[in-house]
Amino acid sequence: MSPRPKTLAPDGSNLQQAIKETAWQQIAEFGASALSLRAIARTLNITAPAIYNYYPSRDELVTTLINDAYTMLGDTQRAALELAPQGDLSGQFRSLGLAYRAWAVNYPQRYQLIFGTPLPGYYAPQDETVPAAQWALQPLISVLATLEAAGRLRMDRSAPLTPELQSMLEAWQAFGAGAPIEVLYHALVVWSRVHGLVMLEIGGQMPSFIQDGGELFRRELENIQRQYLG
Amino acid sequence: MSPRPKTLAPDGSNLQQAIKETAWQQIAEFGASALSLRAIARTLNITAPAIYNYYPSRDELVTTLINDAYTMLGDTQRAALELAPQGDLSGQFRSLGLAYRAWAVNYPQRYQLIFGTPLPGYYAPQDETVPAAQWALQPLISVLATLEAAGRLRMDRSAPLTPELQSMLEAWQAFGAGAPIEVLYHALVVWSRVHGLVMLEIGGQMPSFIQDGGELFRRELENIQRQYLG
DNA sequence: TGTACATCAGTGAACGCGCGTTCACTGATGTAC
DNA sequence: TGTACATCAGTGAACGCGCGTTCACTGATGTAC
Repeated sequence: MSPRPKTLAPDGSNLQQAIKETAWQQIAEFGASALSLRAIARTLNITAPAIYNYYPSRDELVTTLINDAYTMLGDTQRAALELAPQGDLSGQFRSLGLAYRAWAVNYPQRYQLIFGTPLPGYYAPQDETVPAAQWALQPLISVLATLEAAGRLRMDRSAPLTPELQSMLEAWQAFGAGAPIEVLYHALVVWSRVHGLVMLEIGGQMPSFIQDGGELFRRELENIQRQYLG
Repeated sequence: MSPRPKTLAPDGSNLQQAIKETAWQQIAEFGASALSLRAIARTLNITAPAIYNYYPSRDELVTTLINDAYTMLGDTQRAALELAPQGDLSGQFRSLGLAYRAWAVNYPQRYQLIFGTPLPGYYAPQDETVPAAQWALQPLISVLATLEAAGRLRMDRSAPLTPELQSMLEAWQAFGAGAPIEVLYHALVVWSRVHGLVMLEIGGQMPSFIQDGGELFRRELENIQRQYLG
């Protein structure tokens, strides 16, 4: 009908990038499950089949997005580490926690894409997402390992590891995580505490009176430090 | 084409109940986002419009399911409380935690329906789901309140509540929760720790080497008790 | 005991929708001579 | 400098699909007389 517009992509040249940006935009606005190739095409003023020049299918696009999200989260964690003073391990730990929540709160839909209910009809290829997830968790493991090496990781307040737990952690350790199993254990536990708070906050599942999830989070982060850091 | 079957509903009489059961069945099998009136009708050997005799729309059915899930979780919590010896507060606390995880692991899709990413295109009516959520959390608050009254809730290990947190908790308290704000705070924190572990486990987001989430959970539950229960 | 009638749960056809994906095509661009 | 040609990103029509919802209907059931 109307003549073809001169520049289709926002940046005028890189449609592949533009598709991804538009996808994120739609995820941010309507949630990951509303993601659709046709909607992306509509926004970009192209036709849906054009997307197939850049992504072989919807699922491939989703996989790319998931990997990117993990990578962004991991990058944010690394950046947070470098932001804290070099030798200040407590500060680094705290910085990691704050950055983790900040990313989740700023990009709740991306966080949900990674950690929320899997997308209907989409099955993540394990071999791609597992290393990406590891990438996001690695900075925490690293800081805890340094703390442990400095004798500042307190394990005396916790119940002893059962043999079953030990062997599971050893398998993880052997496969590439490297750090002592007590460190891996604490990484898992700290992560799950942070994850629990973040999930309830961005999911809107806290009692409605808790208007500022950050307040709650910062206090708990403080308590986590008190508990595990000597 | 073929003649109409004699009995349509499994139980032969209560189609309303059968619709709900089939809905749960489909949620269990394909996840909540795959829920569809037409699929339910197909399974029940009825036509889709027949469902409208019992539920005015898909969203109303979903709301019913969500409320039921909260109720079931709450009922399970209450049952767990009564299962533990009368005066054994630690035992009651532990029983609550174990029952919470057990329900989530047995009905992961129901747990996701309540606490996971909201269904695409569905908006929960706040006035219905909020009391239901409260119902599920109440037993924990109740046990913690009893512990506090007995002087067995340890708060000395935590950082002091900030004024902002205090006023948020007081609002919650005033609105109906009733218990002391320290109790409310601990309920929130304990819940979020349990939620974090459960979410990672049923979401399959733990490192794959942690094959038995129960082991991890039971140890952390033990640690939670050590930390907060005097 | 038998007939006329009201009720109403469930039917079947149809609506408009959006989706992912395929396919033959077109038309602008850049290269080779 | 000008012409013939290959390339290939993007088009537009079409596919089959499943969805929620509407509507006039049917036909079994139970009641009133």
